Amino acid sequence: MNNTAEKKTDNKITKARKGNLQQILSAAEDIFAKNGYKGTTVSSIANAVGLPKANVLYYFKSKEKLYQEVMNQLLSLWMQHMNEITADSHPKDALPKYIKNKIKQSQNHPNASRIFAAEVLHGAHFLRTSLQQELKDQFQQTCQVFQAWIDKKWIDPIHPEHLLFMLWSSTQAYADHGLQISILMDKEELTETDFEHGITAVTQVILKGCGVKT
Amino acid sequence: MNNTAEKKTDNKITKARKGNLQQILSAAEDIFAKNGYKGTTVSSIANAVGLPKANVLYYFKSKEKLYQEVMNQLLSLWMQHMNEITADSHPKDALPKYIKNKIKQSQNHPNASRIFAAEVLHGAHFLRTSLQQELKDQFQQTCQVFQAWIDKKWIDPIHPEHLLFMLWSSTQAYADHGLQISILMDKEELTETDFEHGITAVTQVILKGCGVKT
DNA sequence: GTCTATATGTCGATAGAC
DNA sequence: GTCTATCGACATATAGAC
Repeated sequence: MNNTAEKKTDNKITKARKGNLQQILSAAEDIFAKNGYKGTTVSSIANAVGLPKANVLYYFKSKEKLYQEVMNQLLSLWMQHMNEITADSHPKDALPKYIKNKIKQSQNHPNASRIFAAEVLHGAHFLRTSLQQELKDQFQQTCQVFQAWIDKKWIDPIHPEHLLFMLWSSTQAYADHGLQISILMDKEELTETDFEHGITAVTQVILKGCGVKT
Repeated sequence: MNNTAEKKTDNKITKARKGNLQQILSAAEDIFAKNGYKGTTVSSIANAVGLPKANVLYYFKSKEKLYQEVMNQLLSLWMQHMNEITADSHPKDALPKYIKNKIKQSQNHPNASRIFAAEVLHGAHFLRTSLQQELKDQFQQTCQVFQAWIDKKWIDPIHPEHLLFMLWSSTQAYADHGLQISILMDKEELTETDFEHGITAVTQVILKGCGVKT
């Protein structure tokens, strides 16, 4: 968000800058998601927005900085649905809502999930700090909610951590394994209906599997 | 003495070759799994087995060929548990067994799962053919078994494809997201007990969630 | 078969004209 | 701020001595 010397709220230059900045970030997001960090070249990003690569490296000092910036933009998006599972919510409402939102996000914004999945696969080099802070807080908080539900006998006793892993993996699969799924189902792309069926199936199994009284 | 062609069952040279071949493949598996295809250098593999990189490229003509070979070795391992779900098996036996085997595989052989996860994330460039053939056959066969179970009222009506995706993602997560999980659970590595708890939780939710009579 | 040295190409990053 | 030209590092792959 900041650069060499950006202090005043001047907006003649800022407008052009912001336009380019956002275009670059958007293209970078797509290409990083598709090819991974090492598999992405700065010039391919530059080509995608019709600029010479020196220009891209002028805005963001390095490839690594650009990558970090992309991840920062995506992190909040990636985590936003978890805090809908609150202590006072009831599993029969909160769980279906979470599953639906998370799968819809896999449908509409697969880049976030894919970039983080690749990060995690390869050691979370650039993401470790965030994982250890924001995400861990959210994680522990959500586990406590699950434990509270168990204590109130709203759901069966299930190891809260593993229940949450199950929720994550089975909803994120629609982004991370989307290509695999579409190949196996013999179609170019998953349709709206496929995602709806996914939501139905996951919700059905999780709700009944947790013993939620409906 | 001999040349590139290898026809006879001579085993003075063959033994050395096989030893090196297997060592290289094994090291390549680890490094590809950790760093991805683009993130892996031939010389890092060569270093891991104490050979000059020219030697590695002598055995396998190119980095890409070596990668393909590694994937071929892992493919059967990756798929081997799916054909335990057969038409005459009962879900109350077959599902727990599958879940247990798949999570144990994530524990003992995470490389296979990780390499394929990265492949799939980045477009399955090298894996497309296999996905479209062997894996798709297995996939469709297993879906038919699920449908048969539904028809016999052994499990609730659930879209078979999505049930299978759920099984895959929630068991593979223990390899693909293993690092993330261990960070969130505040430990260097997942313990035997963690995997046991994972097996318990997933089995419990899936069995009850599918309405399997026990 | 094995290893050293090198050819060839690509990428990230910078220098410097405009 | 923007672009062209180029540098330097490193990666794959090969040539050729042993």
